[in-house]
Amino acid sequence: MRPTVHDIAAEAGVSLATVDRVLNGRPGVRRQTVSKVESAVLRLGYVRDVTAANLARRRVYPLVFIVPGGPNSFMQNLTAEIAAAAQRSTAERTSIRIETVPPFDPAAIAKALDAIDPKAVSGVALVATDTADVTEAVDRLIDHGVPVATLVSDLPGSRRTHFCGIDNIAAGRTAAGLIGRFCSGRPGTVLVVAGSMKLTDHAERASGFAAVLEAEFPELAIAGPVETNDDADKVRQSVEKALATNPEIVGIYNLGAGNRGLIEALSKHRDRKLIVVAHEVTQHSRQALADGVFDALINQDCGHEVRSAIRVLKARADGLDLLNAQERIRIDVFLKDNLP
Amino acid sequence: MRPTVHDIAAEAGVSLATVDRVLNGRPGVRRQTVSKVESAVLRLGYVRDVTAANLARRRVYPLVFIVPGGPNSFMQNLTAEIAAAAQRSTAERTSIRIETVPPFDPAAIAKALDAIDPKAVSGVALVATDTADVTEAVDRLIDHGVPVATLVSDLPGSRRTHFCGIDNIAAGRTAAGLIGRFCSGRPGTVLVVAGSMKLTDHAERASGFAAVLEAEFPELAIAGPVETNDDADKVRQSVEKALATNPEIVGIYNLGAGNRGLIEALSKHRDRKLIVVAHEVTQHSRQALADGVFDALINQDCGHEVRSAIRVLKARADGLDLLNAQERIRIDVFLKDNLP
DNA sequence: CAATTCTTGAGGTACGTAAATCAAAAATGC
DNA sequence: GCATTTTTGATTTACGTACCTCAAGAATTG
Repeated sequence: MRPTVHDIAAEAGVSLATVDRVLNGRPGVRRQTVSKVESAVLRLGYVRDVTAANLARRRVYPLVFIVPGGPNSFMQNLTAEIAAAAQRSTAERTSIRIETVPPFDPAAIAKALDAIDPKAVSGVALVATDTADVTEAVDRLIDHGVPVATLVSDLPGSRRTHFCGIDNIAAGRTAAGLIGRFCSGRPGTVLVVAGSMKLTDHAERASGFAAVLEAEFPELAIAGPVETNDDADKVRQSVEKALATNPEIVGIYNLGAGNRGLIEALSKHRDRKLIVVAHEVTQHSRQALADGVFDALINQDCGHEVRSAIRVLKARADGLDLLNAQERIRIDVFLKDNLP
Repeated sequence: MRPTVHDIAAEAGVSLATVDRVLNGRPGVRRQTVSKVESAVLRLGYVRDVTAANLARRRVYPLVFIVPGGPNSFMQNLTAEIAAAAQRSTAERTSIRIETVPPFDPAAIAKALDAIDPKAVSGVALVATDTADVTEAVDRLIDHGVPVATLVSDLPGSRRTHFCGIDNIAAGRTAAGLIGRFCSGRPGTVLVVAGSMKLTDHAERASGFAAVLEAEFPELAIAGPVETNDDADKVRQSVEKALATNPEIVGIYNLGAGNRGLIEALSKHRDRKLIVVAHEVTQHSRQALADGVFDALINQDCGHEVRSAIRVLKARADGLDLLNAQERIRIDVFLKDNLP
């Protein structure tokens, strides 16, 4: 049987109340006594029963999720997953508030972060833009003791607790490997389409992509990245323009959203046999893959990301460490053949 | 606040003891009273607090994992993950026993299953061979009320509770898509190497692979599958023989283990520019991918599989339903460019 | 050395559920 | 209508921890 607080008290030769004071960092215990208890904890290998503790504490974890609104299917999907997690909130002792902010609006994110009462919340998750105001607002929350997780797109300059998302450099490298091999030696140019290089995930994908393409496929040049703010119309226009003016283009890597626009642009150029790799399985992109318009899709499971964020924030709120392997978000690679 | 048993008692106009009898299926309650309680549960939306219940019950979950021994790196890795989970057992209220059986020995698996005392165990996970004796032994356990999860390789003819593993048909299809595209139109034959077609995972990969290759890449024929019992030496011999006698071979799909043997065989044929896809990232296969000997690796995260099995078995032991999306085991596709 | 502050012990209640006991009430059989 | 069985209620203890109060003891200050 695992040891309890009672065993610790007996082992340390102190009372239950003292053990409690030490374990919960309450004041009024001498240094000596603290170390007596701590060594008893080590000797017996005591670990607090978190479920019992939470029961006694009537612990709930109020969490805030800050996500961009707008027509982006992926973000809508993400929001739906957060809402689904909120539905399960009773069983998980969480109470989740979703805050939607305008897309590509760093000031709005910073404002939403600053509006959070650190005392009323046990964790915050956000889809960040990599800008100074957001970074500072995140660090302010961290300073107030609130764990903050970045979701989907990281904030490397900040002191955020954890990043819940895929390895975007690896994603870009994967895209390059696939496009490079699918082009099978044919020389030409690959057009890179991005939402915004202010998004860390987009910037990382672009850099991973460029690194592999340069190193492994010197016959392929890169055009872009063109920035579209994840707007489907802008994606369509950019791609149409590039295809019209640059006959060298043999492939396209859309590392951002707006696949609908990409598909529309491609519909007029089916004869060019372009190799196309994009991100995220949505209604449109799935169809494009099935139709052979896209050659591969790189996907992240936002349900997993949301659940991971919740686990991470809860663990950090309790000061526990987590099982890193479990929190690694995997990259799905879909070809038309293995679409689920 | 979520309702408690006390609220149910008040709502139904019965005592706490009666509520307890109903909720835990204890006898001595009239039909009428049962339904009074049940409707109160529905009205208030009561859900049992599992953590409190487990605390009160002093519940532990004794689990048995049956895995094949032998030199197979993947299985060793799997065993290590189970052992790691066993280390965390106190926090998860599990008590895990690992039982190693000789590889490719259905009778040994069946014997291990039959040796399990259904009353002393709350769940069993096993890496199954798809044979009648194992299927029957699994069904016997199910009949005794013990949840059984298949790990890595499924047992479709049985009444097993859950399969914790990847979609192996999709894995085979992915391999075919990659090999087909990487061959870029060049006609020839793809050699398929398997461990044993008695393993459902191997059989499913082979069938998924064949389906896509036939439908999408008619220029590629299939040789095999040759069965090697996952023995590296046998893999080496089979591949060497095939390469020596069949000049048409342009690609190899090793859907089983024994990558070391495959690598040895390939080392003598680096000039043939074969497209090679294999399964599982291990020390050897990772090196082969980095060296360009392999072109892609399809991987399953056995840590995730083990953790999923534990969640599933615990949930079933408590009669809870689980979050299916969370239990989907993803397929990792690794190129040399995105090796973690 | 007295007054004060700091430290510790003892004990209780609570969280939501499980499980048990025993007595009282209700239903049933004859 | 009485004896018998079945059903129900009331109450208690427990799980492991948190958190509170009160009093007593120890250490520190002037």
